[in-house]
Amino acid sequence: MSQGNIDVTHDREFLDERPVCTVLEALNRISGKWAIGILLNVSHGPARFTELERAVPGISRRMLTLTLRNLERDGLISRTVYATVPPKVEYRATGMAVELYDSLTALTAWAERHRETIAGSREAYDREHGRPAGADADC
Amino acid sequence: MSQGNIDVTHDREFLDERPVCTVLEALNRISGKWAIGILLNVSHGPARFTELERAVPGISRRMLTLTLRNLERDGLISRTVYATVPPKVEYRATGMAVELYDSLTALTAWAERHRETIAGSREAYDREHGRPAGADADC
DNA sequence: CAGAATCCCCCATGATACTG
DNA sequence: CAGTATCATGGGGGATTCTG
Repeated sequence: MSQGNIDVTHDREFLDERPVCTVLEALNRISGKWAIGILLNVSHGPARFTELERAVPGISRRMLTLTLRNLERDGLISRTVYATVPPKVEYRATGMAVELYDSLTALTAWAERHRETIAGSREAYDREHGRPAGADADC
Repeated sequence: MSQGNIDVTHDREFLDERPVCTVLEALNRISGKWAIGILLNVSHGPARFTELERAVPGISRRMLTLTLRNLERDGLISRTVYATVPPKVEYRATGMAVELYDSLTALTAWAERHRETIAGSREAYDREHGRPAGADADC
């Protein structure tokens, strides 16, 4: 294209619709405060309920259960029950989840590369403006 | 506790703490229903407020403003005001955001690769269990 | 051990209206 | 055009209790 006269409207606002939706789909099933933490843990090998409870600091039993169920429903983890006493349940990452793990690595790298910059940007922003944006203390 | 075995807990639950937190940091600033949509749009070139409002289907003025402010605060977008009449404001992705865009591509690819599988997994899950997990209709 | 069931609160988001 | 100000809400998430 280029030089022509047909170069209408810096061509934006249309090529997004799909990708946005797809990414959103992806994000939706790894959303919530706990899904990622669980996924990362389970990717290292099978884990039991209580192990995960300890491994994901701050999670409640309720949230662990709910998140686990949703991940299972989406096929990101498998759940194996051993009919023993006391009960034993093992959670494993599926192939899909392992691939996702690899993708998350890119995000991790990005976050680490820019951790400082972002913190600085926030400070600067908060210094000149009040502090209207949401306050963050965790992590 | 464990059966007098020395092979303590297939060594898990520790190597996570950091990565989880880092990824969470990353996810936190691209979280919310709208950040991604805005980021993707802005990554194609500078965009004005109203353009974004049209480009991100379903977003409200309020949410557009809030998300824009937060992204600016984190240094992911820049805001340029032109003292003209009527007012003109341009938003651009920073280098950081562009790098993030690349990372999101991995997620997009993942979502597209497994779209079918996930949908199937959900159907199957909902068929044998009731449908306790959150219902989803969007996208 | 691995959950299920309840109650409750808060914050992100939506709807609506006003303005430099 | 590019916002701000207010009010209302819903569901994500926490605390607690009960069970196979």
